[in-house]
Amino acid sequence: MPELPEVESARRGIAEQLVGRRIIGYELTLPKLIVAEAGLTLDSLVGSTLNDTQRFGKYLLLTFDSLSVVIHLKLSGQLIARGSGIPGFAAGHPVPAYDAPMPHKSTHLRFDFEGDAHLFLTDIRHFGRVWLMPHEAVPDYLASIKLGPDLLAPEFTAKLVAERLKRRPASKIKPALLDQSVVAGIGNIYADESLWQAKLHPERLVGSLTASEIRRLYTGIVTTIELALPTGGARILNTKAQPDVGEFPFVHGREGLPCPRCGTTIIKMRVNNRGTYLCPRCQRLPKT
DNA sequence: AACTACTCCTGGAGGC
DNA sequence: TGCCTCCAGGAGTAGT
Repeated sequence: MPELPEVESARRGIAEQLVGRRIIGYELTLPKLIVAEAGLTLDSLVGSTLNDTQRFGKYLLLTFDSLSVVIHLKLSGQLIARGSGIPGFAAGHPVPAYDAPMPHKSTHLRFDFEGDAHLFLTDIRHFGRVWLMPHEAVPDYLASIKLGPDLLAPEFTAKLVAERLKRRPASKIKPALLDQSVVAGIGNIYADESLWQAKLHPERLVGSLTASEIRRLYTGIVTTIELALPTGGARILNTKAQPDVGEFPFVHGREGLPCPRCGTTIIKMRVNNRGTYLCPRCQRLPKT
């Protein structure tokens, strides 16, 4: 679930509260979380100061004196900072709750920073990864993951979206949006939200989209990300809760509830094996 | 080459 | 209550 807004929220929290601090200790309880070439371990970070944070799509890069650390939260990763020396923050997957006691049983890594500040990485499904690498290895690593343009980059324009989508003309639009080499940062929730904003059916073929539909899609993506950023991202909806109509996210997780735009009942279907929510009236598939 | 299906993993929800 | 099944979802990889 952590998509660009959640990762960006984590990055901002780290930038504001942890950059400039030195790591004085750590605890790792899930060894496979760490991916590193032989000889590189978290021990190399102890005594090292965090100097910078960057984000590339859903990847987070933390630059320390000694090493570069790349974090991907995948499906269920969460970053929470606590301690008497900082206000604290929470970002990423909402389980466990952001105010749950830390460490949680699924907390796999804790960094201790000087001045009583702690960063907890919790991941109930164990899919997240933390890569350790020397600074000089970062450019090659970033090149190897082949990310398309970032949604928050200044060059992210309707024209660029049209160009990038041309890479997958025979694909359905939703899987194309989820392809990080087309554009970087969209996941399952915001793909549904962007398509709802643009009034496009997720199974429309990319090659069938008109120029004006692609402009609508671009606007839908930008609108969705701008809605998500201030709150630090979407909340996975509890199916028992009956969220208010008009509350973000508008369609994802809202099967059986009215479309906030037209009142038609939101349906759920599977598109390329991903749970997909849409308004069957706003997002009609043209007759073929 | 381009697209799709499967895999990693666990907790929570729902059925009986 | 408790066991069982299903589902969530990013991205690498295997298959068509």
